[in-house]
Amino acid sequence: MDNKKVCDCEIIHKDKVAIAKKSLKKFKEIGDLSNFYKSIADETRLKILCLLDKCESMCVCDIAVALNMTMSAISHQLSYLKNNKLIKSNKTGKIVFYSLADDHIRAIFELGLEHIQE
Amino acid sequence: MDNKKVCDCEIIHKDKVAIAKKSLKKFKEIGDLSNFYKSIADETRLKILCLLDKCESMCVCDIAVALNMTMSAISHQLSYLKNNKLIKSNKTGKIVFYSLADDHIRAIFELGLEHIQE
DNA sequence: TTGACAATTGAATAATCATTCAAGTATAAT
DNA sequence: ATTATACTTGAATGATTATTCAATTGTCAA
Repeated sequence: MDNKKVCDCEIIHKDKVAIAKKSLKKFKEIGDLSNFYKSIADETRLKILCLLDKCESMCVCDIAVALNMTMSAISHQLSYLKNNKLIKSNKTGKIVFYSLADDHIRAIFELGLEHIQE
Repeated sequence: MDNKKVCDCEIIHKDKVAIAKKSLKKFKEIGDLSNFYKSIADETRLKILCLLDKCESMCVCDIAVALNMTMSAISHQLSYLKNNKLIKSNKTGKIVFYSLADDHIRAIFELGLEHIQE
């Protein structure tokens, strides 16, 4: 007996299911991809990326003021973004400056905007 | 007294904050954009989109079999994707066929893949 | 109309996650 | 050394959400 009942259907389109399963195997990266999208699927994080896009580099305090949020909340999100390699940091004295990791993100950002605007 | 303490800093880069706030105003759509990313930030939903990309159209049952999940779980995600206009449906008899809403999603999908592969 | 089946729906559960709060570093100035 | 500040960190809280379960709808066949 099977451990989980997925489907009673008699009408299964086997050809399609075969193609489907095959194409899924090709995408081992699909977990990584959804993780990447998760990292830009939050309003605060998206705003931070948007700010860094315009301002080149900003300290934690600047971002907190601009978004009217606590430094702690911002710092948590910044470390999230940094772990996911979307931004990089540069410490000078007491101040830590953050900036976008590369231009790729910028391109994705703008394609997304195009999509929702149409 | 203020309702929430955002920052103690004396060193605020006012020029940058000004630019930052200005650029945020331009992006009223930032909430919509993060919602859009949310819809593709889930592994199951991303797999479904990937399947529909390859197979053109599939019924709920086919998708459930291909992903080894229950029809109910798939159906919930399909209605989510449909509400967010990422897919469309077409009922013929008892069977409901789903397919991608447009090519835009395909482009975003592939740009995302490029990003994580490098 | 009765039964079977593809699919949907709503409530419940469990997991995930953003923010807060209260500490704690690290660096610079006195 | 002591103090102040820019930032970080971990645990707790509250909100969101993916999946399950049970019941229901819509359609076809007998």
